[in-house]
Formats: sequence, structure tokens, C-alpha cells
Amino acid sequence: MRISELVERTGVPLATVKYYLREGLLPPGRAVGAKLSLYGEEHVRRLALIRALRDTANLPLAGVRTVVAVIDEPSPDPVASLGRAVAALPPAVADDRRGPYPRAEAVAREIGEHIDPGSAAMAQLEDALAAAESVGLGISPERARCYARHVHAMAEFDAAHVPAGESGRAIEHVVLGTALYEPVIAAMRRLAHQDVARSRGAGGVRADAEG
Amino acid sequence: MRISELVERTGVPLATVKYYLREGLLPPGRAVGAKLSLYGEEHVRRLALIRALRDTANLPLAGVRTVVAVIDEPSPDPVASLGRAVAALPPAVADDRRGPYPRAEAVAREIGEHIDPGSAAMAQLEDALAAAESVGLGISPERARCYARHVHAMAEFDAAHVPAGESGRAIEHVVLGTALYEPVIAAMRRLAHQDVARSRGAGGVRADAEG
DNA sequence: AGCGTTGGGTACCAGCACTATCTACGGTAG
DNA sequence: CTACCGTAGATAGTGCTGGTACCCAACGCT
Repeated sequence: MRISELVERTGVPLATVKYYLREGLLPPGRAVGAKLSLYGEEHVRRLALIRALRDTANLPLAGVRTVVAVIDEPSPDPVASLGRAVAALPPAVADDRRGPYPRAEAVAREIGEHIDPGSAAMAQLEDALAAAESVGLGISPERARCYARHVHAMAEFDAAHVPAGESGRAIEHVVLGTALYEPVIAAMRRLAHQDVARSRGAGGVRADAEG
Repeated sequence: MRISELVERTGVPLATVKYYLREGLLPPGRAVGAKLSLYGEEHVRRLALIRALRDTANLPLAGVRTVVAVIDEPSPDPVASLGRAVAALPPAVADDRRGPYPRAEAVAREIGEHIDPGSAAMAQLEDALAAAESVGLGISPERARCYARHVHAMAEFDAAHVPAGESGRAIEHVVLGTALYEPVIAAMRRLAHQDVARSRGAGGVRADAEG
């Protein structure tokens, strides 16, 4: 299809499509002659991906670039690629950041024994815990245990539902799942708070609170 | 304390403190004479709050303003205040946004029966689900049920641990908990993925962040 | 041949969150 | 008394991000 149709189908403004082409986020179309290029379904999908990562996952374009690079390249080392991609997701972590992460380590122990203590997620957790603590919302051991149990259960579900097959698809699935399910879970948690508050307030009893 | 000490204790640059004062995020100090004001512990706490909401909860200053307004004002209707404050948290939702939210409603049914179908969180959930779907990561009913169960359990824990007493404290706790625990949970989920990935098959490999 | 579309480029812009500088005064040390 | 540092208050400018606008010349379809 021509660029005008790509614009029409995705709803992304022409100027923005050109900008993404310039920035290398969107691969160039197949050139037919000097003044015409044709685009395919993969361009439609790529635009959807860029917009989803930017608007929903809150990823700056530089991060989008990292993620699509990982997805594009047939990776020799899937695990390293995955690490790079997930580390590109917000919140940003300084490159030279190294532990120890005292608060995060205590919480991580509740999650499991197979956690890399140097990973970006540890730094993110440490920052989040420190911020909560700084306004008097420190996380008690019971809260950590409760949250740990439930995120672990969700992670197990996720792991059980990663598509089998070549590692490229799996990596894409994991990266996008990490980025795009986080807002889903956050919104669901807000709704759950609503539900709990209103069933308590309304006199309805829900006494099956665990952990 | 004088403004120089406030700067020193919080680590926030003087120019930034002045900016927050100008913007009304930080209440003015007690003026003693025309060229000197004194600040107290509440200013230290407020600065920590502003930085936590901005840096960790990713809240633009306009949103910080809304949240601190709710926390400051003794509210005649706690529930309405709470709603306003939580709606100010990201992701932003257009004011004129109204349902229906087809994807979100299906998921919300898994969470509970006491959900306000017009709340901001419904719009946020709808957007997050649509974004995931647009890149081929639509949420299956099983996944929705799994996530719903676990976020609900976490919400019940949260509700059981809101401090009793005057409603002001409770509102502050709920708003800040919503905003500041989300990144905690997101980071914990990433760590849980690591733990699951490494305890299954891939024994010993790093699932996040190259060294 | 005429006309709209395209590629390619440069320039410009808006929002956000600061940051820098200036003025003027006032409390204090010497 | 005088010098000087700290402070309040105001205005202007900066750096970054993510576009948006406009222009021009070359196509290529009819």
C-alpha cells in the first residue's frame, strides 16, 4: 500500500509517520522508482507497536528503538537480548547503578531464590520502596509476603502461556507482555480497590481476605 | 529552619524549591520580616511527597497539585475527594471520556460486582487492553480470571491495613498507596518472572540485565 | 501535459520542568 | 558604620522530547 493508505489505516498523521521513518523506528517501504514506496502489513503492525509502547507503556522513543531492535534482530543470545529489552522499559535506571539494595533484597527474598541481585528490576524495586518509605508508607514484611505470593502466581501463569516455538516469538511475547500488561494490572488493581471498598462500605461482607 | 537548611536537608535545589513555592505545590514559610521566612518539618515532608509522586509515580506537577490539594483540604465528601485524587494519577483520561468499555467490562466482571462502570480506572483498563490487543497480546478469559483473583487478594490486604481514624489520614494513605505501590508491584512482578524463568528449565541463566 | 502524490529535507513549535539571573533589601559581623 | 551574605520575589532563558509545517522537485497516472 502507499503511504497515504498506511496513514489512513493506522490513524497516525503523515508527518509523524515520516518522522518515525527518519528516526528509523519504522523500516522504509519497498521503493518502486525514486518517488514511490510501498508498505505492507508489517508496517501497520509496527506502527501499532510504536504507539502502544509510547502511549500505554510510557516508553520514550529511544526505548522504543531498543525494544524494536531486539524484536527485529534474530538474536544469537536470546537471554541477553531479553535483558537489554526489559532494562529499556521504564522506570529508567542509571547505567552505573550497582547494589546493594537493602530494601529490595528483603522483599526479593519473599519472591524467590532465583533472582539475579544485580538486575535492573532490583534497582527499580529499591527506588520504589525508598520513595514509598520517604512518605511514611514503608512496606511491612506481611505486605511484602502478600504481594510476593500474588505476583509470583501471576508470573507462573505468564510463564505457562508463553507461546512455544522459535525464540524470537517468545522474546517478543515476554517483552511486550512485561511492558503492556503492567498498566492492565495497575488498572485492575484500582478496580479491585473500588470493589473491596464498596462491598465493605455497602455492608456486603467479603471476609475471605488472604495474606 | 531557613530555606537554605530546607534545601540542604532535602537535597532539592534552591531554584526548584522556589519554583514549587511559586507554583503553590509547597506552602509558603512563616514570614518573619520582609526578607526571611521559616520552614518546618511539614515542608520537608511535602518536598519528599512531591519528589516521590513526580519521580516514582510519574505524576506531572499538575497532578501533584491535585493530589496535594485533596490531602490538604479537610474534605466534606471523602469519597468524592478520593475519586478526584485517584483520577489525577496517570495514565491520564480525557475529561469527556464515557463508556462503553467493552473489553474492560468483561475483565471487570471477573474482579467483582461493585465496580463503578464510569470510573477513570475503567477507561484506563480499556486503553491498556486495547493497546495489548493491537499488538496481538489480547487477554484471554483465563488470564483475566487469574489476574483478577490476585489483584483482588492484594486489594483486600490493602483495605485491611488502611489506618483507622479520621478520614483525612485514610484518604492520604489510599491515594499514596495507589500511586506508590504500583511501581513496587510492577518491579516485584519483573523479579517474579525472573525467578520463574530461572527455576524452570533455564537453570542458572540470567533472565534480566546483563551484568 | 497536467496534477496530485511522494520523498526528502529543513525549520519551527509546544509543553514541561526546571535553572539562571537580577534586583533589592535586611540582618549581622567586624 | 560599613561590608557582605542570605533571602524574597520576579523575569527570562534552557534542554529535552516529540512532533508539526512547509517547501521543493521528481514522479507517474490519465
